[in-house]
Amino acid sequence: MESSNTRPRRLAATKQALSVGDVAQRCGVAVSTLHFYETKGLIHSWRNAGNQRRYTRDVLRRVAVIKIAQRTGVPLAEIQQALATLPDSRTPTAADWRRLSERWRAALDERITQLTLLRDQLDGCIGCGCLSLSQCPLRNPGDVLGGEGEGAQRLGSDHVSNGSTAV
Amino acid sequence: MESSNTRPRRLAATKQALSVGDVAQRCGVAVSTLHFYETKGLIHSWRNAGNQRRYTRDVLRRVAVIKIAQRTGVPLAEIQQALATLPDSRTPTAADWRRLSERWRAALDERITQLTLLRDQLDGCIGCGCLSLSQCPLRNPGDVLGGEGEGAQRLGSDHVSNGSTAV
DNA sequence: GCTTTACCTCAACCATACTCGAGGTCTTAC
DNA sequence: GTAAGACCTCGAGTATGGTTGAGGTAAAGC
Repeated sequence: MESSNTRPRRLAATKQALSVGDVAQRCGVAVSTLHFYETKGLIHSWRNAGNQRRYTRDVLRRVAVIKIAQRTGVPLAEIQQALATLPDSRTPTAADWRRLSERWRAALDERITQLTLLRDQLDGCIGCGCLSLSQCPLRNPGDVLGGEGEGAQRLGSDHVSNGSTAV
Repeated sequence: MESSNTRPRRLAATKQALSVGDVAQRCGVAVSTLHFYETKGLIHSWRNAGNQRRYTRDVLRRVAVIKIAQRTGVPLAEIQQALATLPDSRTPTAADWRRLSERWRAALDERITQLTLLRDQLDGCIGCGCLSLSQCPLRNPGDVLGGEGEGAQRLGSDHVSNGSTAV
């Protein structure tokens, strides 16, 4: 743990600028996580005279969005891509954020659809015995394989992304 | 790639026993993956006189089940736990497999529920501005936090498991 | 002014889930 | 019998998403 104090913090210096500790506390993430996000280009900061990171309040929403996107299963690299489309010059508007959410919403829909399909197939198939043969939809998702030799092939190799991976 | 030949294989030796290559081809996984699963206790083999792995046909269903469980987001360690409850002494029955699927079905339901909830909240919240305040359900899932200082805390730290992780 | 707390960098480490390569052995086909 | 191909072990490497610790500096509180 890098700093686990719980008393309310005063804002660093200028009232407007947030220190890394401020951001960590308000967002509920570790300081090391913010450093990490910065190395990945997910958030940005400038330095004060003493080389300490300072953030605008925008970063709070950014981190919130990062965490939400992660919950939907989006990997950090993709979140970074999306965040990179936000304007540097001005504070992002509600419309900017909505654009991101629509993008992830579609991916989330897809994941939900896939999982639901899997659930239905699981109910029908896993205990029934068809798993042992090539026509089972669970073992042969998408019905891609013809008759290659005997037996089933090609179990889903859809890598669930995870770390926060998982389908 | 450890062996990418595509011609149909004859069964190794005794007709009943499968070699690691047989299993890899029939399951659509790499030989190295089977070695890896064995180190994790997910599958088992015995050795022939020349120290090569031999498998019963049960392993085909085991691997199929492993792959399906992974698609539902279950980490290997948990799959191993579940598979360990299967009887060693006899070939697992349909009822044995059904028991496993019921267990994972519940987890899958939960994941679908969570993602659906997230989707609904995403629609309502991300673009609206409430993300910046503490009452947003997306930022404060479960409504756990009272009024701790100012600002929001505790973004979801539900680590989506995965490798094939991800919620 | 002095002490405590926060912050800095950089390298190493953790977990998950595998893959790859080296160096050597076994089996199978001809 | 011999050569090709399959198999063996073990260690290292890949990718994701961080966490931990060492060694040192800055800022804040009294």
